[in-house]
Amino acid sequence: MGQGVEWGAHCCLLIAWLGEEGEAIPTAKLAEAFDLPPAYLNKCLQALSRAGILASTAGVKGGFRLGRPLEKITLLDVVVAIEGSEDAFRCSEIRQNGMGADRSAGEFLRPCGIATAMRRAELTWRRELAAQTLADMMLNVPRDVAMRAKRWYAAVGN
Amino acid sequence: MGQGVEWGAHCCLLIAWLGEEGEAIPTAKLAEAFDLPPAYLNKCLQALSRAGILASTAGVKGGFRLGRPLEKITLLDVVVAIEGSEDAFRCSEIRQNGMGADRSAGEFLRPCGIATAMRRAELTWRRELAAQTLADMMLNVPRDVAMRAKRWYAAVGN
DNA sequence: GCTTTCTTACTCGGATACCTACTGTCCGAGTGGAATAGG
DNA sequence: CCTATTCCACTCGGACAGTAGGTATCCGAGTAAGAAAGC
Repeated sequence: MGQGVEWGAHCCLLIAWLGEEGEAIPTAKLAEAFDLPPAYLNKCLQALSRAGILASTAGVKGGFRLGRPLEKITLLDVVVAIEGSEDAFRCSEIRQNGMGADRSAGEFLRPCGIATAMRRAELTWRRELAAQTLADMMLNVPRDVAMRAKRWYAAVGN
Repeated sequence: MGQGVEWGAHCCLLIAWLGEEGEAIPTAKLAEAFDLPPAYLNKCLQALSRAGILASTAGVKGGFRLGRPLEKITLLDVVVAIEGSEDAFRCSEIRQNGMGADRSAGEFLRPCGIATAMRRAELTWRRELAAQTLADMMLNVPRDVAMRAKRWYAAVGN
């Protein structure tokens, strides 16, 4: 899995802290906050924007703000927005090649047990991620960390 | 996830069908059975062999046989053997960079909520895969498919 | 006929290229604010 | 003083390279079967 997921999730939290008044946070400031490559981080935030998780504003005083409240953003949303919605395990039906090529197609109507088990495992993974919202992530963070982030943002300039 | 997992799992099942007498199945036959690139398939089977899932024999009439009974091979074993045991999501602790670089290290002793949630989701995924053995995969396959595989193997010549 | 040796074909195993996709960078289009000139 | 206009710095957005890891291939080391020769 790519780094963009971690970057995106942390940036959403930071945007929530810094943008409580509805102000937009530019990519440059987020990149500086976490010491990340600004242009590539922007690419990840674009993906979150396309998914509706973030909303982008151009021009001076522009940047990114939350597209919907933190309680309605699950970790699965972030993962899907950046990594795509396709399953990690993709069954290419090799049982239908070679030895089984001349078999009647009706025999392969239902997917093989391996693909089924893999898919079931991934569904539990997705369900677990969908049960965790970014608001839950906030709860596990000490109160003063958010305060210090706001102070840092005020000190670093507009 | 790479294709090797699917290849490895299907090959283990085929090896179990064709090698009931303890005979070893060479890579070439397995590759022919599923129409896969023989050399690369061999590389995947090597990984399974290193993990103890398969046992390799060199020379004439050599090949691969099961390293332990199917009941003791879980899907997680196959995945770990081929893909490695590292988690898909790796936390690089970006919260400690930039803005939080000059923070006292004691504050970051416990992992952040995002990494924790991701790890929990992956653990459920692993648990689900560890609960499914290759023997369970066999049960969901029609009896005559295995028989036809044995007939094919006998017909294609040793 | 049995045993030993030798040959030989066959198999795995790791070292070597290729190619997709994640990572990283750059520059242009567009926007909103602020300064400015006019009323 | 208020308003409309112009300008401009700033931001996002997509198009363009670099690189690591999965994919694919080839050739050599080793082995066990089978043939052949000797007893």
